[in-house]
Amino acid sequence: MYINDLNLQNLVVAEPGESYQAQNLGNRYIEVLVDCPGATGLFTYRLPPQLEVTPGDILTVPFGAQQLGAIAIRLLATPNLAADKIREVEDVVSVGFFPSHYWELLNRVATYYYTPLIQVIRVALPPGLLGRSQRRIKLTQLSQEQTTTKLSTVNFLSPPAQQILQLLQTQPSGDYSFAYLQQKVKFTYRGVRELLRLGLVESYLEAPRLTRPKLQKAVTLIDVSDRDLTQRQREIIEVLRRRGGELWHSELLQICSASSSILKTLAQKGYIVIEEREILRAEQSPTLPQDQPKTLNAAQANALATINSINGFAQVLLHGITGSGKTEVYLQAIAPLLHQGKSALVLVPEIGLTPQLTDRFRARFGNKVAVYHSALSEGERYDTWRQMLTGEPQVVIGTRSAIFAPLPNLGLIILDEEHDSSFKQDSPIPTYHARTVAQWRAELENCPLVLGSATPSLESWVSVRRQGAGGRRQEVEENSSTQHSASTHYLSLPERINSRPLPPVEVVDMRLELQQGNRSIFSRSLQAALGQLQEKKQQGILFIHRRGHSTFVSCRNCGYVMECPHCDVSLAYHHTEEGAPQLLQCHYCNYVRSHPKFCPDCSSPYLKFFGSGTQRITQELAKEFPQLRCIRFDSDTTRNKGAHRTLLTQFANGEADLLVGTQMLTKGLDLPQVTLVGVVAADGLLHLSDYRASERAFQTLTQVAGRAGRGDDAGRVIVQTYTPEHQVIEAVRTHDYESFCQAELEQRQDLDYPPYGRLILLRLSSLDPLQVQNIAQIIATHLGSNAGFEILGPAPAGVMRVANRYRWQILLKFSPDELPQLPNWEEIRDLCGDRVSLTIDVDPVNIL
DNA sequence: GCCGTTGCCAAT
DNA sequence: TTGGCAACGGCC
Repeated sequence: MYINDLNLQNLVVAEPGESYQAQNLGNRYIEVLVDCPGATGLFTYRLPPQLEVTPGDILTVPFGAQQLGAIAIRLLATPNLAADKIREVEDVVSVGFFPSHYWELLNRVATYYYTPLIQVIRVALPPGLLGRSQRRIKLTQLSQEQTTTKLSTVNFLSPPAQQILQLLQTQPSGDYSFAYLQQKVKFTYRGVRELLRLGLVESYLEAPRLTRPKLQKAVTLIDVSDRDLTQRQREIIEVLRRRGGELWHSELLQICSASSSILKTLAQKGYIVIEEREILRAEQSPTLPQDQPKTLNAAQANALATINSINGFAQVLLHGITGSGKTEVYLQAIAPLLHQGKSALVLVPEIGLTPQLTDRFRARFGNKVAVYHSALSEGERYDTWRQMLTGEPQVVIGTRSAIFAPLPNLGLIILDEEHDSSFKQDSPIPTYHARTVAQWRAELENCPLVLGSATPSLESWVSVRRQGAGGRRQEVEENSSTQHSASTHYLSLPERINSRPLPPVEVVDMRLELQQGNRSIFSRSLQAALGQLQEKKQQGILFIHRRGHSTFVSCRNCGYVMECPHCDVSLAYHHTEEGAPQLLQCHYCNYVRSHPKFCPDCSSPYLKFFGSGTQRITQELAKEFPQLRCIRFDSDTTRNKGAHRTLLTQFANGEADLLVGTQMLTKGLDLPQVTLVGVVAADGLLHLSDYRASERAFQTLTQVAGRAGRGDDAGRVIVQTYTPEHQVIEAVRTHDYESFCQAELEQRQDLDYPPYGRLILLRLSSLDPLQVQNIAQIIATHLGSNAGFEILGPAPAGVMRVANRYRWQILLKFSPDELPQLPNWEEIRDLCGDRVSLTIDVDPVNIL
């Protein structure tokens, strides 16, 4: 492990404010952790006289030729290093961070996920806080003179050097970052060096651009006595007084239609103070009518009572079927905490569902709700993060990385839709699971953790049930027990609110449809249901496994399939608009090419689309049901900021009859008018070669089915499939989570897969196909000498080539109860050399 | 992550 | 001997 040699786990960053007195004792040196992957140790810096630094502060320091972000670890009175080697801290970027248990959390993540601590800190901090200088390349005087006179020089340059020169010359300032050039040109390093040697370009470092508080001038009234005011000045003072004595400078000028000189005069006379204040760049949200707590049904009330009664750490599984009102339980569990001055953290899978969920939270808690996720701008994230540090009681709603939200006084953590795989990070390291980190955090902060889902992950199910009352079913009854550790609770919400029934699920065998002469992608049953939608003034949802138009394009004559030149996958057809060029796109690397008129292999003109994505379905719908108004809802149409909200609002306002979309639809949408849910082809979900395929398929189908019948009108679900006898389909049809769980768990147990075994996946990739394969083999052999874990592989990854990188993997399987003697990762990493990259994925969720 | 050092090889 | 190049390790 990278960090064990330094034993950083034992370092504790002081509570803010604790060690200011240390400054007076002449501790003018500080040891820091620098934000640089190659430098994992501590580095000593001198503190310039004007700078106050406390452990935990975020700094900028000179490091080699660059400037890097760094974390202050501890103060020193005397340096442990020759004085002439020590440089000075450049600046303090942020203070008052890292309470000690938060620091311990970061250390735990680093250890468990085999990641250098600084990389974990990077996940926890908003982007732009740890600044680093940027290497840039610009044209020299010489090259600018030469380009016009001696074009012939260009002929002596190697192709990469020529390309770089051309790029720079097209840019008016003749200046690009090295990273940008690397994206655009191959062999950048060689090309730049060549140009540097010839004196055509120069390389320089640009100081880091840090995200800073946004400041704005504010005016504060400090004196109301009218000693020597003119009429105009008196007016302004009066406006300011009536507005509470404080206004933004620009606002005040606008209200009084005055010029800034009059304010300056007032300031000079000592009536007002003008100063820079921090202004928050907050996401604009519509003002919502205040919402009141709703009456709970018995199961909800029971769940709430249990959660509220918990004192200190406990893990609660809130197993509520779709539409059972989990959100209302969350809201009412949070309300008393805020009054106690504590904060709550709510994690949600993806940003898709946040508009609806955040609206409900905002309607209940107003401006105490902050949203934190990667779709915010750097400035917005920075401000929200700073707002959390203040310690004001608040509710933070966010995605995976928000588990690191720096709330100092945490009273409750909620993971909504806890089964969702987007809580797991695949890459880059740390490959953390927000649920795992949440467990640690709740433990460290000594607060409850609520895991909510209609389809709990098998991990959560087992961990709560194993410690609960022997797995015996006790609906509604609170299932924690005093004889076991009281740290787990199973709470069930077995009924929908207002006693609405779960929608009946009709499974349609598509093989029969075809046999009986229906060649449409919609079964007769689904056709009939779609036909009735408008008539009944109801709305529907169609779920499709894939976005785009078709899953692949193939030649009817020779069977040739259009493939991505950089990845081992077929290209999907994307229809842009009528008359626009037809495009084929790779869903792995985004490669795009035009759709050829003739088969590249046999020149036949019959290149046909196969399979169906969201686009294709909407087109088919337009053909078969021209009167139906559809909205397509997938990552293509929701890419822009606010697009989720816009599309959902349109749908909720009845501007469309049908919502056609992918996985995104499954994530907690609550649309009361929806009565019909159609799954166009369930089979795409069922047959993935992953040990989790069944679990995921069951969860997805149950969740999407749960979108139907949430309002007053009864719902119905139609699932089309070619394998209706599949165990997953059967469980979805009967809404039987528990028997599905049991069957699935038995299979997992037989094969020692999670939750009965633990996995670590080594992902290897390289541009060189032979080298990865060889190194994978070497590593597997090397690992073979160790005992205590099983080695599966090496095997090529499910899609062996992505973006021209060849990918192999090795799976380690071992018992969860005792950690075996795990390999020395440093040694393994050394085996890789620098042409093969290795990611250690601890507890992988995606092993395709 | 950047830069200077090292050690190797081939051209001179 | 020189210069080109990739591999390596320090940076406080």
